[in-house]
Amino acid sequence: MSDPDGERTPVPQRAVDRIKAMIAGGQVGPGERLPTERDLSAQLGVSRSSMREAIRALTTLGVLESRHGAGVYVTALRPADLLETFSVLAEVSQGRTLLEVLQVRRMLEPAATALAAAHASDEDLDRIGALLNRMEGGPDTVCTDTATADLGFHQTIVASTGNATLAAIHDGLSSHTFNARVWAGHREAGLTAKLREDHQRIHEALVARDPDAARAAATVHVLRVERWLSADLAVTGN
Amino acid sequence: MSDPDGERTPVPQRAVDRIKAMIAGGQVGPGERLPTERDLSAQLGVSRSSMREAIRALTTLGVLESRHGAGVYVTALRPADLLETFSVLAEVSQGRTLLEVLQVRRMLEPAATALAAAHASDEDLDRIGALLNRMEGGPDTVCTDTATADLGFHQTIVASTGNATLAAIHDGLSSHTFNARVWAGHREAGLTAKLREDHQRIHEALVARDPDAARAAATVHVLRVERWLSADLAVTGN
DNA sequence: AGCGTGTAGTGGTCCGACCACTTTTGCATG
DNA sequence: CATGCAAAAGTGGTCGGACCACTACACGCT
Repeated sequence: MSDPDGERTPVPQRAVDRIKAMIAGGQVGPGERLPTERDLSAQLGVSRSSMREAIRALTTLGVLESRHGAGVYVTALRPADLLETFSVLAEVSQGRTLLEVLQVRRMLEPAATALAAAHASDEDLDRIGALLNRMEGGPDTVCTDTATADLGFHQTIVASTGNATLAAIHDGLSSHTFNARVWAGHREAGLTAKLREDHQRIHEALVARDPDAARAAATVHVLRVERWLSADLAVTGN
Repeated sequence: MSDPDGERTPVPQRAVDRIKAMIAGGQVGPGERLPTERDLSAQLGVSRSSMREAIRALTTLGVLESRHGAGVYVTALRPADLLETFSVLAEVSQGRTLLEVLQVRRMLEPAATALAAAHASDEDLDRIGALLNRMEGGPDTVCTDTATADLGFHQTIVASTGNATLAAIHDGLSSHTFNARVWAGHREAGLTAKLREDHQRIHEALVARDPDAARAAATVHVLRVERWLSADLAVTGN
């Protein structure tokens, strides 16, 4: 299967594989520095241009990090590093895909909120409460600010589950632009009050450390957003 | 008002933004062809090398696709295109992160399997059944083959929910290398028979179009894998 | 000993040439 | 006139070298 020659595969791709192998093989660990671009290109027998393309690819994947004048480093390889590219989905998605994203969140968010009810620290709960207050800050609050607080509210909850991978995926699924659009729509539809109730109910369940109540509250919340978006797409013609 | 140019941002990054803007602005739609690398570089006032790095970045993100001798094209921008990079996570993850991945799958897989029980077509069920048989193909079956069939089994189930975004995320969470490792471990632990029961139970629930049974069966399955991995990590010292 | 400054080394950018592949053109053939 | 194949034009792929911008470290000055 491994095709020793493999001359048919593009040069930068081979370089990418070699670097990946270096990391997987433990020759370079997270946070460590790689040989210089010039050394690497000579070592793998490719031009520096191709090597740079390979490095660029691994950089966009969140595996490597280039520091001008210093060198190329392996990232910490934390889930958040590798899933940063994820947000592109929520950014460019439209219509049907947006509904699919929300459907996935409906699977994740209740379970995550329930987990948070069991795992969240007191500091987490404080921060969540603070964000809740910020969302309710009078009717003159700028829409953008409300959306930001909403985003932070849910992200903090998911982060307090202690599962970094889950948090990274969830963050990718709820981009800023996505949430802003939903909030703008909700304001029109006059559902702001309902969402406020949802958030308060979620917060109460977390403070009470009641996983079941938290799961139920989160389910109600996501379902409400999903139903509105579904109706909205039907009108605007997805 | 400070720095209208923004000359401080790296050149390829600026090129990436410009191309993104071209897509977002509708100047080039999904599947359409971009100007040649030479034209683009002249048009944006950057060198062809930098333009190539920008294209390479967008290619790894799944937004663009280069065809040797033909040109550079915008992908269909489907979720599967944009989430292909996702699999890197499951590839390089180790220890703790592996458990986190499994925990996320425990949230997604039951809900997805339940959805599949309601939405799967007869053809889907046939394919799932075929893969189930392939997994049970006698004791002389190569381990790699069993792992592949297992992977296909779950992927086909998730794909039959009709939610392409969900399918793409799930695929990223269950890479081939990851599953192969788990299967190798299971063979040692002699849990193969148990897994077979799990799979059969899931299949039966799908054929019966029973969402609740499907959800329960999937939960049991993922939980079993998760428990084994947890114990294994404790031994090998994560 | 402390602190700038200079210098070597690194990634960043550009250029121009050539190679490999694909598509189109156009000529020769039936 | 239709057909098929070969030549040519166009495109991405790769290479090598040159120079710029930045960082880090060591040297020398105070």
